[in-house]
Amino acid sequence: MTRVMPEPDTRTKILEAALELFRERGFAEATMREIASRAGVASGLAYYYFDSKDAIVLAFYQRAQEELAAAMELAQRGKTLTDRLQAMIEARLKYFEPNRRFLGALMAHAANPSSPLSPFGEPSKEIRDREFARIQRAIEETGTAVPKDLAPRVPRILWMYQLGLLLFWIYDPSPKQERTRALIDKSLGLVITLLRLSNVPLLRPARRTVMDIVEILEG
Amino acid sequence: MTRVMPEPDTRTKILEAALELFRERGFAEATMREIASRAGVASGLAYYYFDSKDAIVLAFYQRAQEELAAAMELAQRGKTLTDRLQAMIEARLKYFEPNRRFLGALMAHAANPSSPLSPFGEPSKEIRDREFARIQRAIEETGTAVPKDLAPRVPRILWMYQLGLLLFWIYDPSPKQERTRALIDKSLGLVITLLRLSNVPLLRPARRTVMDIVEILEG
DNA sequence: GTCTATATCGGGATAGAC
DNA sequence: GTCTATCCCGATATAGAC
Repeated sequence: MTRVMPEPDTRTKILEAALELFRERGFAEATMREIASRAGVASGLAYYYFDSKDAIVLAFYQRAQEELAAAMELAQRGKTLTDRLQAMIEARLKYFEPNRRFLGALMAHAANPSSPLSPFGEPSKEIRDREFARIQRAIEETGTAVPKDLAPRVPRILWMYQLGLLLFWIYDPSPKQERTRALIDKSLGLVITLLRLSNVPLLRPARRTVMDIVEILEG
Repeated sequence: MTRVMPEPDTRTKILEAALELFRERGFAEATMREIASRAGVASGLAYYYFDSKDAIVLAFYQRAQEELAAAMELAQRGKTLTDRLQAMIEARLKYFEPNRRFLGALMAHAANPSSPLSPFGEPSKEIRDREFARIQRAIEETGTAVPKDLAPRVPRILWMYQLGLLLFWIYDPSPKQERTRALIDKSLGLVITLLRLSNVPLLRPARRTVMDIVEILEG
């Protein structure tokens, strides 16, 4: 029953050492020299595998997507759209939990869309598209009724919503991030309600406007 | 008619030199040595007046508030709440226009609530409170009807809305930031519409939820 | 208190030898 | 792919002129 761990390659060793140090002392405080040293390699070598310190975080972010894929698949078993969205959000928070604190440092760069760390930028486009597709699938499989004209925008809207929650969670100072939990509870219901209400005649003009706005946001 | 410019003090000279360089080559690329050199002082002196490169940006941010106060006062002449909000937003964008590009670098740190540059943090509380008050005054003076229970939250909601627009503008890649203009046009109407609609019986539950959410966001 | 000059350090990033 | 040496820059510290 003893599983033989395969020797991790150098790149992975460096990545892991970096994450350890980020957790222990924060992103800014961890130095590349330390990272290399803990990985047992020369400091220059870290730059052979990663273009920059930021790039290490990007690699972590990308690996996270792969490792999260399974949990996301599980989330697709929910009956309602609400169930699925909630499961997706919870899965993400649970996965990032050990690194929550240093994710804050990450967000500093993420605000800039031209940064490789930005969720809106070109480098993360693939990841983003997969997330859109996942949400789209959840909408279809749960048979959620969405106004036809609004339909193409909805995945992006919900994706932005999820991103907002993640951002709030990262900086949530409350114990065990309970405020984030409350926020999810309250807001998820509201979002779904609004989605359903968007067919009501009274809200038609507002809905059109929302569509225009999302279109502008998309560029 | 020749106006004699008073010789700017050293601190101002350094601040101005820094802003020039930030504009020309970006925040990260401008070095403290260069800043000091352009200001015609020894590099050490820059650190005598500013604790760090970041601190220069903070000083700029604070000066901006003072210089913007007059324009904000002018915005209070609008008849409707929409007029006033629009004027406030436009005034801010116009003022920051020359420095728009390097404001991006600023936002990088602003994302972190514990940073002195964060609009949510303690150091900027005074500025923030003045902005709340300004919005509150605009609501009252224009006689805008707001549901009683929602009323205390509205200034903060509108403040967040303005902040979102500013953020979008900073990173707006469209020529002359025309997308931001379109976004303002569309969204401002929507926000005001929703505010008015919030009295409609159908939307009562949604309104309660929104209130709960804003309460959570406020902490 | 204001300013220059200079030395030093720590850390991200790069070049080039092997 | 790996290492060593080096560069650049932000930041700190200090000594001293005015």
